[in-house]
Amino acid sequence: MNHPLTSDPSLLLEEEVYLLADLFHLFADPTRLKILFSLLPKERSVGELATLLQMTPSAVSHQLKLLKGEKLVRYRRSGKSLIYGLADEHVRLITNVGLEHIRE
Amino acid sequence: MNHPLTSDPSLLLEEEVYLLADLFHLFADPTRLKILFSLLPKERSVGELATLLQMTPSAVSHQLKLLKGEKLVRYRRSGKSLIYGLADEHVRLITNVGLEHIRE
DNA sequence: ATAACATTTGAACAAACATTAAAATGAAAG
DNA sequence: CTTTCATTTTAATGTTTGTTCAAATGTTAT
Repeated sequence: MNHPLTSDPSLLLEEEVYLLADLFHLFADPTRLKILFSLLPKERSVGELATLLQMTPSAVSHQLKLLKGEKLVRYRRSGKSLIYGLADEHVRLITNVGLEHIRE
Repeated sequence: MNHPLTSDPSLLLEEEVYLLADLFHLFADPTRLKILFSLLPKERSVGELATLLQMTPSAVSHQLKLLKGEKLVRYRRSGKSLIYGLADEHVRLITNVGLEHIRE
């Protein structure tokens, strides 16, 4: 492939549709949204997230792995803990438009 | 419920997390993204979308129903056809940030 | 080294989901 | 009013997905 999706010059490649779907998929789950919103004000360890969101560390880790895969979060080590944080401002931008939409 | 998700003043209600997830879920599928991108430049009937995207009218209709439910698209009748279009600018805003992210 | 702690991984299962095909609406035109 | 055309709906199917549990990995401190 590699042809524009439509006949007009909106410049969207077929491949990008799948990348976009994968990206937005991360925002399409309450758990992952809670994780992302929890990281909005500050960095947190996996354990902190688990406690805060009332989930098992395993479940949090599984979701963080997905978020990491799409480069929405990054992490660094501090002692025994891994501290996760948002990778860039895109999470804030996307969720802000989303909130604007649902709040109408 | 109805309490803030976190202890800080980021003002996100538990209920909104589910509304947001439902909203972003619409952007998390290649088919729906293609429909949305097809409607970006101009309105189109169900049949036009089906032809353009190589899908059955039924499949298109199923997805339009979901998009309609979250008020991302609106429609009007023209003869025997129903012409669908984007409801507001949120689709453009959200997909633009998404594209920015995947294009890095 | 070994023990304790934090996180990750893998397998398994139930719930959610997109597509299809066929039947059913519903509006418009004759 | 009847036929035709466009769209919607219903039911069924195969796939994807979030969570759990148990085991494994990797790090720190004794």
